[in-house]
Amino acid sequence: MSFKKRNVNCGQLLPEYVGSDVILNGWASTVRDLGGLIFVDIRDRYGITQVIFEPENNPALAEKAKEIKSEYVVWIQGIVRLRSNPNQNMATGLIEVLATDFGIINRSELPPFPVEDGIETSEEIKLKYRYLDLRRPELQKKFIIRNQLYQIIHEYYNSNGFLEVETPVLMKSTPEGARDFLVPSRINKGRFYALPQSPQIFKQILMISGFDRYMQIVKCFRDEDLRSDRQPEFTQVDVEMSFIDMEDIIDVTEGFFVKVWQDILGIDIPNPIRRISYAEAMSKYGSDKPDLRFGMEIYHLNEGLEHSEFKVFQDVIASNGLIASINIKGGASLSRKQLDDFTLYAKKYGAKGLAWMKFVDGEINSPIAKFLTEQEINYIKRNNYVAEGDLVLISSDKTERTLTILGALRLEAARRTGIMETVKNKYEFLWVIDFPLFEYDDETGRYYAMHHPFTSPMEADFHLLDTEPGKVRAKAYDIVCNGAEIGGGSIRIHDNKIQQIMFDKLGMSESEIEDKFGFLIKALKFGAPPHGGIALGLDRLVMILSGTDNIRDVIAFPKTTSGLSLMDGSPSDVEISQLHELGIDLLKKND
RNA sequence: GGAGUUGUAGCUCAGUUUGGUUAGAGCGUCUGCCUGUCACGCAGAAGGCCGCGAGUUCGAGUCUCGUCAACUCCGCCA
Repeated sequence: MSFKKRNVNCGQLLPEYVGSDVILNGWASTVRDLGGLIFVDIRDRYGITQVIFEPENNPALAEKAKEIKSEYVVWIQGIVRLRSNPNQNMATGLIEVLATDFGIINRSELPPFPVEDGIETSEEIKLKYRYLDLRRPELQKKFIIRNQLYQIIHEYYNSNGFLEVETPVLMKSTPEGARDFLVPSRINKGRFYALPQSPQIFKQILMISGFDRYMQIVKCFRDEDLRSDRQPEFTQVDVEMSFIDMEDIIDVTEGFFVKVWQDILGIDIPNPIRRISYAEAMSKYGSDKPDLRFGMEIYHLNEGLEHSEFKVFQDVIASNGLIASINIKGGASLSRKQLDDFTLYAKKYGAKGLAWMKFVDGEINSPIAKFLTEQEINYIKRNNYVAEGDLVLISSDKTERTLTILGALRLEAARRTGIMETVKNKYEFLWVIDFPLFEYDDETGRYYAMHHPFTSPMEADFHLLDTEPGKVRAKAYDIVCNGAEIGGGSIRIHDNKIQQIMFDKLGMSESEIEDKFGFLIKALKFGAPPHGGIALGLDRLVMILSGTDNIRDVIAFPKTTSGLSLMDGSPSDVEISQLHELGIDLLKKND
């Protein structure tokens, strides 16, 4: 099928083109046939241009134009002229193209759903016909932002002396942390590669090789359950630097975010970005990635309630737990049903119950008021800065759980009361620092590396390694924006002796270490510079920049919540012969 | 692994609480009319395995059980 190639796109025609003879290529967006006079909007990724067919000008052409239907691919030749009725709502709204010739390049099947901007269909259909969904300008905008971001990343890191190096996608499986995706080896039957959860080990090795400053925009893979902000394959901006300390990484990263927000959104973000410790984040916001666009801090109440007659509080105090609260300003107007919903929500995070206190007309309305003394109630009011009309939610449990519950309720309350809506155009960055090096797992009764086992402990806490490993802080840092973790990193251990101590503490045997990380341990013995780095979540960054709360909007071909790609039908069955070739056909025997 | 929400026309949804004649609307599609629209308008028509499978019942879109899928969340995500 021959067509006349465009000499302009659908977004560029402005009044200065009036009189030009132009050719447009694109999709017919809408066709408005007024009975003779026909308007056709032609769309491509650059914009929409109105084409007009006039019978008095060319009756045969106008008659033929009736064949054009929505989503047909066409070429149109015509003369640019000013519109008699301009449309101020579109960039090209001052002009129109009077058609002198056209051709239908491709007729479209009936689209299974309207692809016009602003019309949302079910996720299932959008993903099955992803190519149609991606025709929507609204979605294309997000990929234009994503592309802008790629350019800034390369420009910024390149100008700061970073080398981009590609690391392997087929690598050794290291079953610590997330589940690996495995790839069978045909040449070495019965053995498997893994897809990288991150290029962590390779970038450390590049430092040992003397690359000094490395970066890569890299796909990472984790075989874990999906969420609205989690896909099994996602993209990181991976960075590593030598002969540096934490401040250098933070500096470089802050410079990056300043530039991104300036270039893409035209917003100056504070530099330096504020920092809070992990302990403070947990204590005040019940989260290691607090959303600081609004207040609603958590208030600790043990002190004033330690002699309470209330059995629930007594038990928590006795077991060294925590009683704490948040104050939902003006929340007293919430209905009993809405309060029950909060309780239900809290239970998802392991709460056994949730106490509430409404303060209306100078009175207290609360199921637990009868168990508390006036003094205790005043204590709660004072510590929550209660004003008339407020609602205080009190949780009491093991310290960590109380904080997690209130942290979750804080966010939920912000969503339900509309606070979240009022802050949606704000950007609050922060560094969370002073992470614990280890976290204790009750189930297995041992310590695990909170970040990963190559994270350096703080020198100041070395002496606690043997006595109180739980209190050792790591040289690790996360960067958080609006309650989303958009990056994290650490200073690595470059001293093999300390690395050995770490493995000891993690209860890993000599052979286990050798088997899993032997090559890194060996490499560290050949002169490792002090080094560290960070990995930034590119998809989540695009989400924030483009104002969506779903990661599927910023990945061209995403998977469903159950890990399926509805468009191409993966994962799919394969031929027995393929399995045989790979030496894994035993798995298929029972089919 | 667990919980919740949803599944009815090509698309978005109503109808399910309280089972009952021929399952509705808007958009889209098709036909006709229409020369300044821009989500054009007007008139008409076609279009349904009520996700799938069992069950209860004289009778199921509606009730029960199972199952599949999408979404959201908990667990999980060093």
